[in-house]
Amino acid sequence: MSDPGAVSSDRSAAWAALLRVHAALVPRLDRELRQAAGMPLAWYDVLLELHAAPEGRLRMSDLGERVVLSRTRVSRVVDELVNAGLVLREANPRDGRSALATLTKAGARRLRAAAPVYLDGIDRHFTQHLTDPEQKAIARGLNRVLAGDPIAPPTVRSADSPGQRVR
Amino acid sequence: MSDPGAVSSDRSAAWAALLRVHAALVPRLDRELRQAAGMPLAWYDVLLELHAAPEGRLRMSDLGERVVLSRTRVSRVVDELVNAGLVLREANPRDGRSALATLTKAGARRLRAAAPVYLDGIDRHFTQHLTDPEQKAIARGLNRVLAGDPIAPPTVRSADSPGQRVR
DNA sequence: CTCTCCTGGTTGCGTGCGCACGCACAATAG
DNA sequence: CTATTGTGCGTGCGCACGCAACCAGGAGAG
Repeated sequence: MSDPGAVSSDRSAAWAALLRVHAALVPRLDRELRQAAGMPLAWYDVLLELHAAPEGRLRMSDLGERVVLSRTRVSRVVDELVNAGLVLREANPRDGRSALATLTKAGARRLRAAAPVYLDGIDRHFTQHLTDPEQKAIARGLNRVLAGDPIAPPTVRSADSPGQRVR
Repeated sequence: MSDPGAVSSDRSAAWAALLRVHAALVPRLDRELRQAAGMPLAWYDVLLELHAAPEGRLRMSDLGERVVLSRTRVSRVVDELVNAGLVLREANPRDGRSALATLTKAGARRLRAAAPVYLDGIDRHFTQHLTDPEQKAIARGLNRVLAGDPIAPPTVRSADSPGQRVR
């Protein structure tokens, strides 16, 4: 058990690579986006989710769930966006507690201007270096990780072993 | 060009999944590591690289390059580790400018205690949800992204490939 | 030896971020 | 109606992080 190799197995090779790619690319993409589109990545993310929502409108909590930011952070980012005229903060007529964030025309325009910058960046720095099957594998696999599902069961074998089936 | 779909292409599906997985797992693994091993992820990362280095010794800059942290941050993390007795900060006899961080016995012990916690966490939250080929694809693909190489070069044609050589 | 340029490291400072808390409103019970 | 519990948001605070400025030591030219 004093095997030195125990601390650095390549079981974690994929995870290590993910960490490094994230660390390398996120700051770069953020910079490019700020410079070329004048908005930080957090703004883009929020605008994008609002754009995808029906009527460009979403409750704060729902926004927080979809976006990569914490709900707390969302509150502040929406502040900034309201201040920049890209989003409207409205009261929810159905529920006095909740607040609705709505994409403005200007917000949609800014998003549309920023999108090619971001997508191009992703292409140049990320997608371009991957083969098509790799992209599929990454997207499928990571989405399964997100869902917390075990490896694709060929037949639906439901939860009969709730314990950790490690290894 | 004003196609609304342009803002949300699935060209970026793999990238989006990567972002979400990172956002979901890093805090979780960090928490688990803090709770079970009493150290933040940054510590683990530094200890791991030192352990992998010859004699458990590394210059600050070299450490900064291997680790996911900036050199600035490394300096401070090493401070903390020295303070905790897990690392020694020594002068380099060959070069008065550089400082060497060296893993202590206690540091190696702490690392060995923490390793199973971290590796298990990666298994449970990440690897377990991926098939073997997916893991390989992710590791290989992402490492190619890191290297900034274009897709699988059949022949070793290095620097003067006609593709868009960004930067 | 001295002057100048380069390289390695640390530190002051601003920023981004999430947690813990508190307020306001909704929902339900009595 | 009032009382109690739950839910949705916003804010005070502290932490982690990186940039830019700074300081110290080496390398080479003269």
